[in-house]
Amino acid sequence: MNKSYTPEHFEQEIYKTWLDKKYFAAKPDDRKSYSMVMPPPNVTGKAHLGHALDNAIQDALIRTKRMQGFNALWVPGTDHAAIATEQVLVKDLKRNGLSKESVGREEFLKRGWDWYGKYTHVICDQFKMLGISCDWDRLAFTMDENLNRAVRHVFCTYYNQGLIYKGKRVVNYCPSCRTTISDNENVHIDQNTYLWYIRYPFADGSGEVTVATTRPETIFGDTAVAVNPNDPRFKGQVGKDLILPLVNKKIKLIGDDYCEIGFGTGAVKITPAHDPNDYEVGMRHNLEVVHCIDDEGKLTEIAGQFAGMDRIEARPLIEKALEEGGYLVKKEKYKNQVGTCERCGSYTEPRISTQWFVKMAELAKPAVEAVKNGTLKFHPKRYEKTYLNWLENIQDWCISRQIWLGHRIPVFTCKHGHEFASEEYPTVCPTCGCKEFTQDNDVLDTWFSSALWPFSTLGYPDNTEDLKYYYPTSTLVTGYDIITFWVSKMVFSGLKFMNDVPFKDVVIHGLVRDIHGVKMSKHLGNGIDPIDMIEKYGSDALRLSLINGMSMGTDIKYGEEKAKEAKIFINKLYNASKFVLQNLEDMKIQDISKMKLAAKDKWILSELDALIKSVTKNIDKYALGVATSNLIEFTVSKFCDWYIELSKVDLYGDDQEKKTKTQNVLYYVFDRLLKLFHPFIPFVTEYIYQELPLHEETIMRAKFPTKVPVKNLKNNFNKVLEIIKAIRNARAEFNVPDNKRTNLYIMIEGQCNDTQENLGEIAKLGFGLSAELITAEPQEKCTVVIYDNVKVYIPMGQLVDNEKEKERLAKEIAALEFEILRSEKMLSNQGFVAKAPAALVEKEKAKLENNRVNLQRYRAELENL
RNA sequence: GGGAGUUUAGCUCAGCUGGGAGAGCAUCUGCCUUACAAGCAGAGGGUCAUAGGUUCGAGCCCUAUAACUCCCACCA
Repeated sequence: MNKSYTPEHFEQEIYKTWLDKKYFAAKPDDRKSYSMVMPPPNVTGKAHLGHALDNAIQDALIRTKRMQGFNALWVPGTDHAAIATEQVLVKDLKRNGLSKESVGREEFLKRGWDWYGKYTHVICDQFKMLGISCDWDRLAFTMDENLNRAVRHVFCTYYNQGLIYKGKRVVNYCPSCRTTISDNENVHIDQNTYLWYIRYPFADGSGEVTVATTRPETIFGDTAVAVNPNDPRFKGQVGKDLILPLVNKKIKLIGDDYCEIGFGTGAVKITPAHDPNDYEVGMRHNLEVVHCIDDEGKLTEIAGQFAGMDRIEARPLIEKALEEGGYLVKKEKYKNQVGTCERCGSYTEPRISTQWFVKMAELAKPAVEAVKNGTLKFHPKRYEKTYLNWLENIQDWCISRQIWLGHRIPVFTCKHGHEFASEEYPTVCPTCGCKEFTQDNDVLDTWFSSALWPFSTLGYPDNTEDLKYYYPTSTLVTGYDIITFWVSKMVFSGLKFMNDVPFKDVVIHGLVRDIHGVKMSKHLGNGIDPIDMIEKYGSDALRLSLINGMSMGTDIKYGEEKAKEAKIFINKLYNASKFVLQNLEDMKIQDISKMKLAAKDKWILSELDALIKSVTKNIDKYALGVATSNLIEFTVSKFCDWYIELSKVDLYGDDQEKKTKTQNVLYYVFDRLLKLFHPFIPFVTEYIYQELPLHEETIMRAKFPTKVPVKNLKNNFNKVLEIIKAIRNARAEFNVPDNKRTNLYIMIEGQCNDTQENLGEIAKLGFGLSAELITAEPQEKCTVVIYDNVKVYIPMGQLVDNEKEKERLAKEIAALEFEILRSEKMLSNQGFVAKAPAALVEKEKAKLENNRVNLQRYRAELENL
């Protein structure tokens, strides 16, 4: 083994072995199954810390379950991320003076596939560096032929059941991406803008109406002005014609409840083509729909002199024109929110267009029910609210996108105008039998295919063995940011097509932010590349740093420092392994349950037993951050600080029997510790495991520890540790340097077996040259520590002077007196004695009694001086 | 506008069914002790955001307030 921890020397090699040996592969058998599907990253993307966290969690779960004997399957895969990829491809074409249209749909798709082929291994290779144990042979892609079949099958089912319809709707449109985007992708941001007050004169010259607007550039699309029909200010005026400024055409003043009487001027300009509310109003009043903004966000012909200008850029010029025409009453500062495109950040435009929709009302119901009746559980539970709130207020799902990459909508129209959906390219029209068709030009929202992920990756629409065995999957791990996008869609899809929830537990983790809590982004340059972290600190360190201390569902503030700290800890574990291995070389393996164990052995074994319990429990409830904290705490504060040091007494002594016993306990504890740690830091645990005197082919397939098979582990060894700590404390108070060792004289009132049997240990850990039992006070000048019935005299020559010792004893006495007072106060509280649990009251009484005795001991000691 | 979360040591965060406030980093002191100086031993450091309430007892439960964060939402 290398002298110090150098993960770069073994991590990738171990991963290769795991892959070669097919340890990650799973297929149905007669064991219980535990399955997960990986949230698919964008196929052309790069791994970021969020992926690292997501995968570290999933890997910890799947590795635990595998070791616990489940048939554990974890399906990896990637998503085609159509819009993002299409943008990149278009940009690429543009650089070469080409466009989508100029190369044609077929050629463009071919380029898409080339692109996917070129990049798909990048993200997978990066995920492999994380050490994750998913079944790579099953690597899925949302555009795989089988997944395409699933998509078409699902689409046609919806279509034939009347759950998919084509409709006119106001949708969000990104003029820069040139496509419709979903409500979820439309990000509202605060904006400092103005409210423009514009005067619309009556056509008959009988005055005017003033409207307030945040979008003066849409004036060209106005086809009415609305007021509330009950607004007294406009009594008798509804129905009259107004002159539309700049355009100089007549529009009507209409009455509609949409206008609130108290708000603004009471009058609203109505632009049905460019505002969802106005569209509704327009429908009610049969208004003309006039488009004044085109696909690229430019003003149309109707804008006259402004035609061809970007709508945002034209705004100040329009303001000027209004002012010059005498139409502008005033403008005042105003704060509102506008929609922006999640991908490119440009302002989105509401737009009337023909789109495909999935009717959600019926589909959502069982998905709501599944959570309400507990079939599907969120961890932490509070995210159920996000999920339910969304599903209970659901709108129909707009599934069409005006791009080329992705799943083309399988709807065909024959030359006689018959429309139908078909899973395969049709040969004859089912209605008229003709053989000429056109296919719908739009493609499906990417979430349409990922909604099917938990069953499409297992072979759907075929009824495969995998589906029967692994569906529903056990756990889904993902971030809270895609609960509505993705989780909810998988649930209603699973319920609809598989008749069962797609997973039983949804584990929601937070987002990884930078150390100041700011979202990591390319733009801000505050991102941390997980691959950099792996190269500098190792994959195990990265994973541990993400999971340790994490509380599920809460954001993580991450700095490089965390990876460094994790590496330092792993180095500690590594060094502990060196110690263990060095001392096991001549070990005779024995069964610890048949040995006569020393007090210290029982102590560490009972600590281990408690650790196994808490780690198992916390993994089961997805509190992985607590599990790792427990593991680290045990390793450092129990195993290394105490047991290793204690073991040296026997390992370096000449009692062969004691030595063998210690070796076996050391081995046993360390072996179980490695196994408990393996799900979190798989590489280093495998590496060390292979060096242990007894080991299986891989730690991955070793049995996850359950219970320490030794009876009567509870003992009082803690008292010895407390005595040692008291000795160390006393020495520190007299500023005795650690390298100055002294004899230790121990006087016991009555009996204390643990102390008597561990004199060597007390000496070794208490900086003693020796520890010996005495019955009379020593002649040398000593400081004395008292722990219950055990007194330890520490001779320190001139370092001890009477005054200082008195001072120290007085301090101890004061502390005890304070404690006694506290207990007395508590016990004299009738409410406490009457209502608190009896055990607690008893404990307090015992404590009081004990402290009183100790107080007497200290007082006597002080008298003595 | 609706909803959720957070607020605990200088920093990053734990804190189980209410029963004497914890860790890591940082700081201070001493030590290169044969696994580890990426270390060991010891120490200091907190009005658990604020104000009320419930309780024998509150970091934890309830109510209000404040600050920050996030999600959802069509108010010109």
